[in-house]
Parts: sequence; C-alpha cells; structure tokens
Amino acid sequence: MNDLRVGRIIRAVRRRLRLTQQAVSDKVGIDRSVLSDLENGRLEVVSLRAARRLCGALGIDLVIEARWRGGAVDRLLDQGHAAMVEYLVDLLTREGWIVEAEFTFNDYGDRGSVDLLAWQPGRRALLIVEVKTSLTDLQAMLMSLSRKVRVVPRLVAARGWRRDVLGRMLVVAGTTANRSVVRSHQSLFDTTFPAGSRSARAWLRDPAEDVSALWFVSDEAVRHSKRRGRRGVDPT
DNA sequence: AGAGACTTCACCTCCAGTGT
DNA sequence: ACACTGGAGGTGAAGTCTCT
Repeated sequence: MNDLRVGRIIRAVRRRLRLTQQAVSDKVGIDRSVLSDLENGRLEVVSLRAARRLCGALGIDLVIEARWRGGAVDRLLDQGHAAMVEYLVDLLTREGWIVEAEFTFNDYGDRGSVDLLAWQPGRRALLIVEVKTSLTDLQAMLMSLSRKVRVVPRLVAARGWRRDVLGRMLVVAGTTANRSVVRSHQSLFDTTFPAGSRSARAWLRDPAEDVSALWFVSDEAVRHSKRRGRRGVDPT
C-alpha cells in the first residue's frame, strides 16, 4: 500500500463527488484534520478505524495486503490447504469414490476450479467440495460455490458421470476463528448447509440423497492422516 | 502485584495560507 | 470576503516503564 497514492485516490474521489473535507468528516463524525492527514499520505498518524470510516463515506474500499518474502506467503498458506485436500482425497478414496483434485472448467467463458470433484459409481453420486483454511469473503465464496454446483454437473455428464445424487460440501479448517465466523452467521450457514460434519461423513459412506454440508476438519485429523499416509508409503 | 510517572497515540482546536 | 485546506500544538485516554 503506497500511502501517498492512497491519499491521492481519496482526494480525487472526494472532489469527484463535489464534497469538502468538512462534509465528509461531518458525515462520519471524525474531525476534518484526520481526513487532511489521510489525503496527504500521513497514514501512520491515522487509525485504521478512522481511515476505513472516511473511505467508506466516499465509497472507497480500503484494502490492506500482507506480504512476506515475495510469493512465499502464498506457499505458506497453500500448505494448509494442500494438506486438507490430501486428507479428503485419502478419505474419499477409502470410501470407494473416484476423486479428482483441482478440477478446472471453462464453460463458454465461465471459468473456475473445484478443489475436489468425486464420483461414486454405485450410487451415481457426484460430490463437489470447496476447501477453505479460513473463512473470509463469505458472500463471494457462497456465490462461487453455487455457480460451480450449477455448471459442473452438466460438464461432467459428458464423461458419463450422470448423477442421480448430488452432494455439495464446504470443508473448513476447524480453527477457533472459523468456528466463530460460522457462529456469527449461524442462520446463513444453517440455511445454505443444513447438514453438519457428522452427516457429511455418514453421507460419504452411503450417498442416498442430495446433501449440502458444512464440515469442520480439525488440524489433528489432517496430521493423523498424514502420519498414516507416510506409514503406508514407507514401512520403515 | 500495584501505584505512580512517563510516553505514545489518535484526534481536536485554531490559525494562517491559498484560490476564487 | 469567503470557502477550503494544511499543519502546529493541545488534550485525554491508553499503554509502558520503573520503583517499591
């Protein structure tokens, strides 16, 4: 984030809206001098709370980005995601599912990728799984998942995976923070994902009818699976 | 551990400069 | 003259340090 650039953007938007510093600061109840500091790139003397409120009054999204050693932070975050995917692949395979990780699609320009796609020939069941290590933009995540549920079954029908039963699952790392996010949007999650972790596991063994589940996977379960996996590969 | 001194932070007040 | 803005200095709250 370039402080001077942020300030210039705020000023430009405010002027475009034909508002004075006073008008904007009155609107959010923060002194005009704070907005002046912000517009002049002195972000270090303004609280994040004040900056967000002032930007909000102008319709500006203030995005804070954390970086670490170039792309290393992505790899760091991906490790947790990859471990969860690996855990699920292992589990699904043992339950007799045919599993495909990172299924990418392009349906007339409607692009995306599914973390895990699984097929159970016996029940003709199709499973679409979204894996999340942290729950951030819920709205975008739910929209993305419903789009995949709409598009993917039609695309995979071409390979003979014509489903009688459809499962969609949001698999989330069972951290305190994630559980807290779910609790604070309980009614939204209850409506979107009526089934929980226990039902999700049971469904994998016997996918008799459509399911929509939210499944918390603990870090301990993932680590346990990894140890077992290693023993399987290397018996020493 | 608790109390008081000190420092820092976030914001406010006020005044001076600039442009119309 | 007036509106708008920048910025120095003030203020209260919160945090940190130091001493007992």
